Amino acid sequence: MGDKDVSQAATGAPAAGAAATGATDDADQFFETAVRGSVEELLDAGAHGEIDAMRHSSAHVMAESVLAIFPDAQLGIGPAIDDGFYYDFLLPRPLTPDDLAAIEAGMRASIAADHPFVRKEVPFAEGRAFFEAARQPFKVEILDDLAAKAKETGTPLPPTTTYQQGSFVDLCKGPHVASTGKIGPFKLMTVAGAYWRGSEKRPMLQRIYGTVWSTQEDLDAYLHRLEEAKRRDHRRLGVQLDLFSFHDVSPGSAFWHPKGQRLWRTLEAAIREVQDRRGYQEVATPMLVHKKLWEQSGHWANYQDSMFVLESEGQTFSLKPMNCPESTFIYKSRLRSYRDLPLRLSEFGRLHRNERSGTLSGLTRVRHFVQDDAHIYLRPDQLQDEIKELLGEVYEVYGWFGLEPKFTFGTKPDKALGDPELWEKAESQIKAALDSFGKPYRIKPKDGAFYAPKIDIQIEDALGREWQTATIQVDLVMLPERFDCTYIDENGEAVRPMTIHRAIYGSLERFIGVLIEHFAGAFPVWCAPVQVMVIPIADRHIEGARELETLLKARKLRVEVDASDSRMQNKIRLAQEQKVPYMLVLGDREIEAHTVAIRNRAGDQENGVTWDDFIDRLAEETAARRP
RNA sequence: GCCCUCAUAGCUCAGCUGGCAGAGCGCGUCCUUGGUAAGGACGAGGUCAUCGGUUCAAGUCCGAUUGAGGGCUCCA
Repeated sequence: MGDKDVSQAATGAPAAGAAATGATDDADQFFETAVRGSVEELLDAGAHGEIDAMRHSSAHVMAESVLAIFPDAQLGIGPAIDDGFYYDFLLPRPLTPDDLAAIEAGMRASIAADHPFVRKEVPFAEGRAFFEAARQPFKVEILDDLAAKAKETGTPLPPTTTYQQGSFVDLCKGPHVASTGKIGPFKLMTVAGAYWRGSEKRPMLQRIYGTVWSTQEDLDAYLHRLEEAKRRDHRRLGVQLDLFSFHDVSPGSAFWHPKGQRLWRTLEAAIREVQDRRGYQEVATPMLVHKKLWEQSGHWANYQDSMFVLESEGQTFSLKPMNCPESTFIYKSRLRSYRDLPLRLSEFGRLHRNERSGTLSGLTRVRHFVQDDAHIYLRPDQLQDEIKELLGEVYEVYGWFGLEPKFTFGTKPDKALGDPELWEKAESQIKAALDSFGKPYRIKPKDGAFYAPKIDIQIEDALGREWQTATIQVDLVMLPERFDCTYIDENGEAVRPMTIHRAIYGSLERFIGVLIEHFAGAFPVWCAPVQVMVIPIADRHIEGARELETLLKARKLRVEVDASDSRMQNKIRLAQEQKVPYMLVLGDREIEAHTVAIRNRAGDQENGVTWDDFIDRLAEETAARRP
């Protein structure tokens, strides 16, 4: 399946020759991008605007400084990126933090000198000879690729353009700022390994990341944003809020603590309620499956390396990495009539994918996760209505969190399988559904899966970061054809259904990770693991607190009593740190009158509310799932 | 998987050029029984991730392993 971030959200199918689909990278790239590792990409410094020109210029200045310190350094590429720039170098030794400081100092000197950026165009051969003499083999390789490309297309060799500031010359198509002095406040951030041209068969270079901004305020704001992201990091908050932990006995799989599991169950119950209401039927299929299933689906050939495989009695099994093939066994367990469709089979599938060790990260990149998956078998004439229904479902669910879903329609890729006419029909119906749904959407041409046009759903969190979560894929080939699914139509003939794979949260793990960061741990009242902390002022109030606790629990509200011998102030502080929405203080006055003094986590105060009123209000707020 | 960095108490971290294992929070006991973000005293708690090496001596230096973090790559 296409997008990087979709993988654990998406249901899926084998990517026969997936490498050739030219999959795009991040959900936030909605323009056509150069193919990874191509000459275009290497030369495209991303300098599309003034600030990007400055960022790209910063990369040049950094290369100048690195070269001054390491005269033998070989230069890779140095483009502008979101928030800054990087440059890749082949260096004689690993860089240290001291090196970064020295490189920064060199950059400051170059900026203070205010060298102009001088563009120069020379004939190809001369340019190539220059970089050859400068012992810059990566630059020569780029030029040779350009030459090969020109030969292929029959166009004349392009001239070589270079930019020079001070004594430093770099192969570059620009543009740049006028001079080094125009570079704003910057900071070098980190060093990371990066393969030359993204290929693990090529040398590993050292990539230095930097950030640069027009003004000091912008730089400070950016650094502050990073701090804020760190503060909200779900891995940190997961420990602080006692939601989950990771242990080396099962890398990439979360251990859910009681509070995390409570949150999980609340989210699961909520989507289950929606599914029941919208005509889904929940199923459960085995986790351990014979390899012949994956041979039939095509995954064995393409994704065996990503599956956990085990042997028993001479037979080969694997832990399922996805649910969809198994749903076909339920579909085919009896003859289906056109009257039965759409048949919506939902499943909270526990999946295992053997992600490479270096890629694991918190809840967002795991080896074991649960999808709120569903497979909908339907007649082609039902497609438009069903899609529209699903868009509504996404809207409803995301509304519980105050999230505005963004829809992206990925259309037929070049390598698509299946009948082109079928594709065309499916795409026009999806488009009609999107249009009639009435919310804006984006189209990403050729970004569909090779077996299915799809709608990916992104959300933007409180820090403006975009996440891929839900997905809706119209499967024209994989389940219907490979698993030979049919239904009996009005004429008594067996015909192919279409299938929709969809997940609303996507992976529960990942979704919870996103929620933690979006809300900085302060979950909406309806799903907060602890909704109410009852705080007796003195020991003599504990009994009353327990009574109130019982009443709240009777309404299935999530409550705890802080019966420790701490002072009330400390109990409030701890509840506040746990981001508990409501703190109910109980002292003599309250016990006597059966009221509570309510303090919410924003610090607002409301005294003298009766127990019954509070319970009714909380029950209503919970049922409404207000964000 | 690859490159770099990291791993010390439940948590956050200090521990310099090798020389007796530390702090705050949390936890336990006791005192305190309180009115909206930390009351006090005492105490328990560590095979310094694991394995090996150098050394009179290793938390500290070297190597390997495991895990984590930042990237690269991959992602049905």
